[in-house]
Amino acid sequence: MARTNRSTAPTAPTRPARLTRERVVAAAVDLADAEGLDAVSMRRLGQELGVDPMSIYRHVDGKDALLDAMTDAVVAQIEPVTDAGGWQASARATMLAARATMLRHPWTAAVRKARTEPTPAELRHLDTLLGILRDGGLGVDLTHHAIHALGSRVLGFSQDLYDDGGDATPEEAAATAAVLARTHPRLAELAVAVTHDGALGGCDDDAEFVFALDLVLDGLERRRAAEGRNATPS
Amino acid sequence: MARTNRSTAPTAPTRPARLTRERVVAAAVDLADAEGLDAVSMRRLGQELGVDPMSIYRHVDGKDALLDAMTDAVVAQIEPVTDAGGWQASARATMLAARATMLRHPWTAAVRKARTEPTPAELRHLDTLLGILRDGGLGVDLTHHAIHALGSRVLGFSQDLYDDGGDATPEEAAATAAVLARTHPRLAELAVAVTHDGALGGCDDDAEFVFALDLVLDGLERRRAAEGRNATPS
DNA sequence: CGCCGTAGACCTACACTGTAGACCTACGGT
DNA sequence: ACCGTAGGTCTACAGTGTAGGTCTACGGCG
Repeated sequence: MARTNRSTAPTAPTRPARLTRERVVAAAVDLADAEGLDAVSMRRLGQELGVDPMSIYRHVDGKDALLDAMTDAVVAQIEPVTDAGGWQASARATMLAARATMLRHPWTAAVRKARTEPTPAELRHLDTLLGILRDGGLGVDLTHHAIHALGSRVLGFSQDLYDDGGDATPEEAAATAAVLARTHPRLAELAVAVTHDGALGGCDDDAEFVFALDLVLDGLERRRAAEGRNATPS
Repeated sequence: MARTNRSTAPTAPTRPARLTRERVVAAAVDLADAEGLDAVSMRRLGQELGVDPMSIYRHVDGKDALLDAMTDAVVAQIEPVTDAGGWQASARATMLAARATMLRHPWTAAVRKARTEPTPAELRHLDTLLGILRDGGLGVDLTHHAIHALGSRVLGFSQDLYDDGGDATPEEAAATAAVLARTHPRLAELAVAVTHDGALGGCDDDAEFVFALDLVLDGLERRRAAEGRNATPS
């Protein structure tokens, strides 16, 4: 940004590259992408940057701040959609865009659990989504409810109970189902139905995400229509 | 259980109380309740039990297993409701019961984020809920969708984006809202409406939970009715 | 009655974490 | 030409989970 003098430029050749906040955050994101969040320790990150671990603290104050900066960088990549035709379509597209971004950086979910304060990029994202809902005719209160009902789906997370991947072969699934059948008949029934790749096509996480999303959006639209009739413009 | 001889019983008076898996787990739960999950370290837990930290490993294999056992103990406390009249009412009551239990042990949310495998008590809880849905007339596929759509609400968690407590006085909230107004108008609008304790009565977490819950349940009921018409008995 | 196997409690030590504080160097502005 | 300071380095500390070895005392068996 404020590069004063370019003629001398002795820093560039001698030092590999001056440490920057962006370089630190980018390296941390890359590391988390490549080897998971647990691999991101200060020592390891310093090693990755070819720098003493403590140097990082000159650009980021503490590990928690680093994690915040990491998620912020990821959330900033989301490109919201505001002109999809209808508020439901726009909201849907925006949240699917968020999901696509988050799926490229799965560790963000784990980071977000720990933090409670929103980052700037999250605020920006949330604000545009709120705009979509309000412009779609939802009242302030209903919009507020909507955010709660959508929950972490706003940022593309599918808050599943468990990631029901696992069981590779249908045979294995059948075996576990047989065990379950005695004590947990309903679970067994469902396990069989899911792995039998029936109408659902296995257990498609994307499909489940849009199902739940549309379910909530439809419900909100119905509430909106009802709200219009009661005519309560606060 | 298999107490062989009661006449001698030298263990009871000499040693304060023999270490048991239940005693370990109970102490860990109490500690987490009292001082938060971070306070639960092996050394601290040992201190709490008046025992060497390493002794714990004789009854629980590893910290992760301990955390699992802790959540399992909590989930086991949930008392599901299956006879509330109508599947929606039963499902609602069951999930509210789960929420009530979890609110008494807030740390369970943080523990569950890390783990991916369900514990026995969770399986039992999930199975009874599945029973409610299936007995209510939902098909297997729709039931599966339902679990995904309900997500962690099944266990009483309200997967909120942020816990929007904070801002004590309305004045403070107004101040922050004024700052937000320039860059994030929609957010500011909502912040004002929420803290102004309008029709919502502040931001009642319980109210938001049941709103979202009913929204999903209503949507599922509509899908169920539509499913009945199409008549696809798998 | 005496022995031994073993279960359970204890202790030490290791590899790891985040980070406070001192040091040291080299650049930029006056 | 000088000094202030920003930025990189090093050491050290208080934690963490836990592997491995040691000690003690009980219950079963000859």
